[in-house]
Amino acid sequence: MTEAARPLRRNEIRQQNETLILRTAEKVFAEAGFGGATVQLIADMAGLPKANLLYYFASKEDLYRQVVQNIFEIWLDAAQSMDDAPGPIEGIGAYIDAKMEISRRHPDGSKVWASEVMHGAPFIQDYLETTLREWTTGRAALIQRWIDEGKMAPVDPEHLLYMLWATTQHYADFGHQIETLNGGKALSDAQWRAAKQSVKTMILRGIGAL
Amino acid sequence: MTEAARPLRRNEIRQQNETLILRTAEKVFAEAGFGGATVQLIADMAGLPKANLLYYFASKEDLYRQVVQNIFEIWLDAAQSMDDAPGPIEGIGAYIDAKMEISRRHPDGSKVWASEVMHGAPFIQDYLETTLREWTTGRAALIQRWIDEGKMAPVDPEHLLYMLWATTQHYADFGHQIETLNGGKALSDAQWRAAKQSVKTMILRGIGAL
DNA sequence: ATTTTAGTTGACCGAATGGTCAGGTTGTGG
DNA sequence: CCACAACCTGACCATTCGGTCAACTAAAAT
Repeated sequence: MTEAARPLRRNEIRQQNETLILRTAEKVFAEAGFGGATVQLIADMAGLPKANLLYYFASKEDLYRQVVQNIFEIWLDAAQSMDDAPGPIEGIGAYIDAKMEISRRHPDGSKVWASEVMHGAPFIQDYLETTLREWTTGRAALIQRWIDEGKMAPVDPEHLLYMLWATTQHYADFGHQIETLNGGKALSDAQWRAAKQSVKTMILRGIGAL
Repeated sequence: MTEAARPLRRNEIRQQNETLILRTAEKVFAEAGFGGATVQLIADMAGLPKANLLYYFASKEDLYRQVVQNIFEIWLDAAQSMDDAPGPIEGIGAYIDAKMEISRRHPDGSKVWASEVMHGAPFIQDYLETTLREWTTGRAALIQRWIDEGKMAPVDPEHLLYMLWATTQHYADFGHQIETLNGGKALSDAQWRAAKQSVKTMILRGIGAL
């Protein structure tokens, strides 16, 4: 903290402040929603004057949009873990692992995304209609192929995807509820492992892959 | 609409306005979140002056609290469907049906509840710590009994409950996403039946009850 | 060394916010 | 018919909102 105040180079300053603001904004948006968050609060939490924040981001909406975009990219990265797997045990197993890890490491981003979709996706409707739609139909086809090859039971691929999304994201979006039911304490490492294992076992058995 | 303007009795007026406001508020809170919703907008949507709304409800927070309480009661009612069932197929099957029906009939309430929990349950933390906690431990014990009786596989009851909540509520909370992926159209009756069937089949098989 | 560009910020703005209140209207019990 | 209580609402208020701007400092290019 009390570091020798080495003079910062220009692009260092820019990048440093932008990531600081983005990280802080993610947390505030997650805690209060878009409407409930205020630029002033984000600025205070980041330790910057409001005017400085608005120097880097043109508006509250601009900042919010970038936060959502960030989490969506993380989300899409995890999605790749399902590809080039020989079958559902590896593919869906890896996908569950990846999504559970996101819920653990990026709970705020997950909440922001959930909040955005829940309120009708006013800012990212185009993402849903293009990228997400293509991804979904592609993976549904992959699952259907596994079914045709007799590697799993004939379930509706879309509802399976919904179940995967719902269950894994629940650990982030409803993390506060889970924590409360856990005696007010966040899940421990062992509990996270158990959660992953439970989810994987139930779902993989549910689709007849075990 | 153009009804003979029969003079309304006092308690009729009160009850009529209160339910109108509560229903409208539920929708607005679901669409915008607590922070994003404004008393003015709720009043406009209900066709009442803002001051009149604040005559019936002392504050925005008071109104919000009652909306949350309403959905929580509906939620608890559905929970009873799991009791006095001979085994998991009937008990959990009925619970899934009930929760899916809530997602379909009360999507706004479900969203308000989700939003509240996601933002750290600032208004209903006590519910989580008392009523919800008791309900959860009770049902976990019931599930454990079924396991001990050999009626289902030995899964962690709490994670099963989370999966039930997550999956069923997903159809309400992420209804917009599902609708978008469904070509922009809401799920039809047949699609809702198929959804229920998919969820029940996957989960009941997942816990070794089928 | 000087000009130019990027970063910083206190002061300010119009609009909107949640909430109040005084004074009105309208059912209702006596 | 009257008086009381419940219902209604336009006008108003202090505060906060997102956003602008002019003046300033500091780094980088010439």
